Amino acid sequence: MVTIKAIAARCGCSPATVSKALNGAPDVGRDMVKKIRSAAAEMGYIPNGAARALKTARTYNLGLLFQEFSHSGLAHEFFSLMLNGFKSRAEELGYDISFISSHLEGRGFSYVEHARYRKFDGVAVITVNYDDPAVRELAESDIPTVTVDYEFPGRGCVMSDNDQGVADLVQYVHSMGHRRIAFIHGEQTAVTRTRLAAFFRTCGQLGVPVPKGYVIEGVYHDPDFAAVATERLLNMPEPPTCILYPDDISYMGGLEAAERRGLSIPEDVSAVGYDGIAMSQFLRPSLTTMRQNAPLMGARAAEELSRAVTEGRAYSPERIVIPGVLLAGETVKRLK
Amino acid sequence: MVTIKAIAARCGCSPATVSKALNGAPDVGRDMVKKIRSAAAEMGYIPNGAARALKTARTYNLGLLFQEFSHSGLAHEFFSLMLNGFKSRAEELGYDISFISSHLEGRGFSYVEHARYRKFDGVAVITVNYDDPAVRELAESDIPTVTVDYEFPGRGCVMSDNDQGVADLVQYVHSMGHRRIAFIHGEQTAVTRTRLAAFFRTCGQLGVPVPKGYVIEGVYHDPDFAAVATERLLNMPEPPTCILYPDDISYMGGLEAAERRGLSIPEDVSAVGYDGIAMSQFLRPSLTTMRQNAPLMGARAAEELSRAVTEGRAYSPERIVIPGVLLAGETVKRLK
DNA sequence: CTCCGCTAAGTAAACGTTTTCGTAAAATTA
DNA sequence: TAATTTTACGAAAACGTTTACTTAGCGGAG
Repeated sequence: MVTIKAIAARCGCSPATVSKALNGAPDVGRDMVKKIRSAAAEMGYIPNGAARALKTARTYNLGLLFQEFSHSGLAHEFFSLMLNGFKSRAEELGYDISFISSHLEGRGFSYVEHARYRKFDGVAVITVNYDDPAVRELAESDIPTVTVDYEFPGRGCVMSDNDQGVADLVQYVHSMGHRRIAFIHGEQTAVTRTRLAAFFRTCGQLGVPVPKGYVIEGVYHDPDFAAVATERLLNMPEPPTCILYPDDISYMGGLEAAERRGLSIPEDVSAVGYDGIAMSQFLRPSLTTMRQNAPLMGARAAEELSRAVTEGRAYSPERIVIPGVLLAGETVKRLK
Repeated sequence: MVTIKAIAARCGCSPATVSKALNGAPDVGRDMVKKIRSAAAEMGYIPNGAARALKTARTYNLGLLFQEFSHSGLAHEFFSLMLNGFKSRAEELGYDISFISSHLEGRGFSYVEHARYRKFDGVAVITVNYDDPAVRELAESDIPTVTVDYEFPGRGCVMSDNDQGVADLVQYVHSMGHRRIAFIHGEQTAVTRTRLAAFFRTCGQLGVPVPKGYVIEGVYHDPDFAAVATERLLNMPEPPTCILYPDDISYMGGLEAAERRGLSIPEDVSAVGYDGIAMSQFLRPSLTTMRQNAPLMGARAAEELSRAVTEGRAYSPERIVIPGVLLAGETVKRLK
């Protein structure tokens, strides 16, 4: 392996000078710099990241805690896109990204311990499970941290505008003439709570009543559950004319349930999803849904984290809210 | 930060002994080990990965070259699932994983340079673009490498059984009575070539002629292109009774095109996809397709790479082939 | 002619580990 | 008892950088 020392020998100078030349320090002569730079290039010098990290306590490596979303893991398009956005932007900013796990080298490590072991410059937490003590411990440590869709006091975060998203959806459905609107929502998480609140508030503002049984607690990304819940809604004496699903995948279960009982969407019952995954627009009828701007969320998270890292003590955390966009498909019928 | 030296001071022994005790070296006394271990735990000692890496030239860090698949990036379910499988298994085996990019700390780095800088123990290459010289350079370097869906001489690899996959699909379609089978395939890649060969071979074996124009070179994951290609096929004087699409997403474009001209699937024309993404089974009609076992592919890649890393010179590369499973949906009509 | 300040370089310590080699004491053997 | 092996530990170098501090040389100011 070619080291700084080898270059020094070749150039007849000291390792210190080589280091300085390579890092653009001001106190080394013009021609010496040139000589060293070209020698380094010729010899195929590649700095040793470990040595650098050891000495400088900077790694240019960002940790990413990417926790499984129930069963679907990384496969959920929303998370994949976010990861992609984060990765691209972080790389542009000069950082590597590594996943944080809880086992390393055999030993069982907590997330924070892992992050310290690797000396990550900062950490991004992208998960739904903010109640996990291990996650909290990480987010509340002294390591620069950015979270997505959850806010920790004094830390930066990127939020999808779930509040506005649900409000827009409800308003749209209302504007199409619907007055009996049901809401199947996902497990209790911060996101879910925000959406629920927005649902009730908007219905209230519009004067739309929310009958008992119209709001059902479900589970994200589970078409089977959505099917069951849909059954329940359609069996009511006064069934809803439109059902809001927790996400686009769940909608598929609802669709199935409706068709099983001979109803079709949107003629007999309307429906809307959430997320706006690519597939939603290829369906027939195409799905009315709220597209979350996942790539942008990831990118902004990377930027905020980079800021947290470089600004150090001077860093003042920001709460970044990313709006979604309503994709008006064909699953909501206009009622006269 | 609590170091080995601090523990040594506390335990009245030398740093060497602490290191040995913590790493389970045989030459340190029972009680000394106990004393050191508990001191380390109490003081919240966390080893310094950089120092370790510097000294031992092992990082327990695996590089992952995950190149964008055309526009869809990580968002493609097949790749996401594979990544997920790789990540999980690699973590179980005690490795961290980091993405390899081509810019780091500002400087423009090639993939190999990047891998060397980070001193990855090994590298997994998951991409489609094996013609990229930078990718080849990495795969042909002296760093332990495993590739997916492409084989480099003398290196381990994990292949999806595209040959058998296409053969199964064609045989199935044939068994349903189809004799006019068209094939829209993706861009020229190793995978595509394998699939093409399997298509021609199987048709030959079954005595199914492949008329001029029945095989169309297209593009992966582009429903619009698939729609155009479908038009072209359906406009032929003797149109196919069944169309094979390069993937499930492309199928959606074909479906659209068929419906636009008043044809329905499978009544008027049959279709099959490839990949078996989750959504394919929620569609109505549900899609007949070949499910690739992406999670397993990822996991096996991790295992093979781990083997390459730990066995060193003794490592003998394996070519691992993962079969897919045919999902017989409703998009292929039985012809009498 | 002396002193000062500047530039361009070098010296050496330090970052936190691991590991080779050495050695003193204890245990074993003859 | 003397010789030998075993056991438990320590000293110190090394991994490849960075960086604070020195220093040699040189030009210019007083």
